[in-house]
Amino acid sequence: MTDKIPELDILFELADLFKVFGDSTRLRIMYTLFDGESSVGEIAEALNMEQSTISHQLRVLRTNKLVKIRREGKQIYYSLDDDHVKKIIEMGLDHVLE
Amino acid sequence: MTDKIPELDILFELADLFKVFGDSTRLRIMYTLFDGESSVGEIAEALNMEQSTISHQLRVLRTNKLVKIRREGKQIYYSLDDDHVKKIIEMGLDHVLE
DNA sequence: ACAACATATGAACAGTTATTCATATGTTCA
DNA sequence: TGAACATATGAATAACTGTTCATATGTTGT
Repeated sequence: MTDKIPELDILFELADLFKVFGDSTRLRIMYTLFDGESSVGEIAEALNMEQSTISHQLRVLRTNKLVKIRREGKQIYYSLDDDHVKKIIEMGLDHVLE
Repeated sequence: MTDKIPELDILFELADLFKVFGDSTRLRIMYTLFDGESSVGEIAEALNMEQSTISHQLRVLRTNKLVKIRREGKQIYYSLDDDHVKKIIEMGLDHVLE
C-alpha cells in the first residue's frame, strides 16, 4: 500500500546477506580468496580447519552468490563471484579500524 | 609471527560487526533512523513491535557504536552514530538489488 | 571395474540469539 | 511524595546455526 512496504522484503534479504558475512570462518574463506582462486583442500589447509567445515561454508557462500566455482579434474576451485564482496568487507574494515 | 596473524583478530571483530547487521529487526531500526532521530516508542510503533524488543536491539546497536542517544525528558532519542552505517547498508543494498 | 583422491552431504550436538513477559529504573509534573 | 509515563533489564523459551563425524558422490588413472 504505502511505498515503504516493498522495502521490507528487501531489508529481510539484506539481513540474510549480512548474516553470511557475520561468521569468521566464512570471512576468512572470502579473505583467502582475495588473492585469487583456491581449491577446497587448499582453503582447509590454509585455515587449518576440517575439509567438511569448509565445504559446508562454501556452500553457504555459493548459495548467496558470493563465490563461484571452476572444476579442474578432481579439484574444485572457488573464487569470489562479485566485486561487491571485496567492497563490503573493506567497508566493514573501515569501520572496525576507525 | 607472519604478518597475517594480526589480521585474524580483526576478521573476528569484523564478523561481529556484520552479525549486528544480520538481523532484520536491527536493520529496520537503522533504516528508520536514516530519516533522523527517533525515540524508542516511535520506533516500536513504526515497526509495530514490542517496546522491549526494540529496547533490547537498540542496546546491541549502541554497544557496537552504531547508534547514539540523546535524552530529552522522559524520552530517549536514538540516531545513527556513524556515516559508515549508512554506507555499509547501501553497499549491501547494491548487491541485493543487482 | 577398481583404487585413490577430492569434495559434498546428512544427522546430531552444542552453543548462540531474538523475542516475550514481568518487573525495575528513571523522569516529569502536581 | 506519588502517579503516570518512557525506557531498560533479567529470565525463560524457542528457533537457528556452525562444527564434527560418518558416509556418499564424483573424478582420474590403471
